[in-house]
Amino acid sequence: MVKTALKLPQYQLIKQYLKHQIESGEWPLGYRTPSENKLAKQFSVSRMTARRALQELSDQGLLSRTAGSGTFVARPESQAASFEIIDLVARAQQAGYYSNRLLGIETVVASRQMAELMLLDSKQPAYQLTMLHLERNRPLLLQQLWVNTALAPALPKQSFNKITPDAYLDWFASSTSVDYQLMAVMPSQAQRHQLALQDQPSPVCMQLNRRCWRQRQVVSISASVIPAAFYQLGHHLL
Amino acid sequence: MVKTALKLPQYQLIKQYLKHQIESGEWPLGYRTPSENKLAKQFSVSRMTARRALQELSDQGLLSRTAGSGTFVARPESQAASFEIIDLVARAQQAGYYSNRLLGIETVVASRQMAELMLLDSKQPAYQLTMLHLERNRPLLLQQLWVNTALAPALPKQSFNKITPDAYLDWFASSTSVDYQLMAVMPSQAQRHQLALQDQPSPVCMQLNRRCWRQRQVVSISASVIPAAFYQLGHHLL
DNA sequence: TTTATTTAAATGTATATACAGAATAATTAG
DNA sequence: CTAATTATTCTGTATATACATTTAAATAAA
Repeated sequence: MVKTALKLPQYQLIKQYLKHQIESGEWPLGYRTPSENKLAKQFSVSRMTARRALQELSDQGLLSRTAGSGTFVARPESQAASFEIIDLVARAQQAGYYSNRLLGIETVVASRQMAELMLLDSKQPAYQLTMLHLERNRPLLLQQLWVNTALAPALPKQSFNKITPDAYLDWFASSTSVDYQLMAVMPSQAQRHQLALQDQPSPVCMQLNRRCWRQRQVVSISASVIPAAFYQLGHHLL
Repeated sequence: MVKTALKLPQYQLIKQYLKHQIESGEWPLGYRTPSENKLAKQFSVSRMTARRALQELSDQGLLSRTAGSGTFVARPESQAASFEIIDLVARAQQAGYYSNRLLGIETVVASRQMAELMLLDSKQPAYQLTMLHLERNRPLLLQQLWVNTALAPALPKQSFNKITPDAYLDWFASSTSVDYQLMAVMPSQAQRHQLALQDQPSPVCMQLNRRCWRQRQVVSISASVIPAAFYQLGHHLL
């Protein structure tokens, strides 16, 4: 049986054309593209269809549009100039070689700095969890987690053999927005020990901080220390 | 004179409404939003206008749509789960405290690995530049740059007092796409010396690799080593 | 020549309509 | 009761049209 040719929408065809002109260098940076009306005539479609192609490439950052003036080829930086955050735990779980060890769980009075970050009143308690995540029984990352007691009071009663604290919180008090911060750090002696990095030539780590919000409240704050070898952002290269 | 109230487009109003329902938690994750037709009636607009609001929030990652089924509130991760790459040099230049020192420039035969990355034939030469970028006369980052001789033959004749090699290349052979890679590294003894990190408690660095393409050719490869203190991705926090 | 004014072109917003395709709900036949 | 069919709902694509707003170019007035 012959494979039926999938019918591509017309605005996709126009997008392909525009994209090719840009990526081939035919239209250099700052080049003024045909207007909506001209594109419409050129491809025998309505103006709104041609507009959609231009608009989507503009949203994507390849083009830049200004009313009255026209549409222009934009700087290419904006395309690839961002990194997606990788969830190593989720990836390990998907691969099926995931396990974890709960190294500690206690109710602590938040420090002044931590209380500020979690928008807690001073002297208010928080659950503090220390968790080691493993892949193929080798340490993957060391996570320190502070949880708002008011939003997940039953957390200490939970067992985290199969489900992670993060997954539990996501189910119990799913966040409406998330802050991230990423930096390079040198792990402490204790962290190096827990991550089995003593014999490694370079114990350098990435630290990924995360703050989960639910409406105007902070659900949790997480600080994960990850050996540099396991965490590189971006594609292929070196 | 009284400030005239700026007229907000109707699709923006609907977007605000939808956004509020999501961010306030009124509509939890997975909640099915009103359909295009229902929203249109609710706000007394055409279906296409209501559609635009839903579509843009979907593109933004707040909503998820499937034909035949409906529109649903999506996981919030996708919103903030990416980092914009920061250009420290551009930032320093803008602040007006930028300077640099060209530590070395030579024509070398690319190593096997480098030739592969730059898509060069073996034994083909490349310009290799080593450059220290400074802010307020203090080392900001150490950059190693390899440039395709075929695409910028006059590069060695250029002086880089005011203009950086990157800016020169951008002007001379502006790239059509860019690859990035980011990781944590421990700088070598020599790099530590050049970056004045000997007396720092933690000499940990970020390394940002970049490959610039022009059509199907590689213009340049850059490897920048940046002291961790100067390079944190994300917002506020810790 | 310089400065206003007008005009044209381009994008932005909005509507009404039509039909296709996908997913689900309701109905019907076995 | 189960399975197949039908109908409905909802999103996706596409057109034609209208008018608003912004920008730039052409024209007219000083």
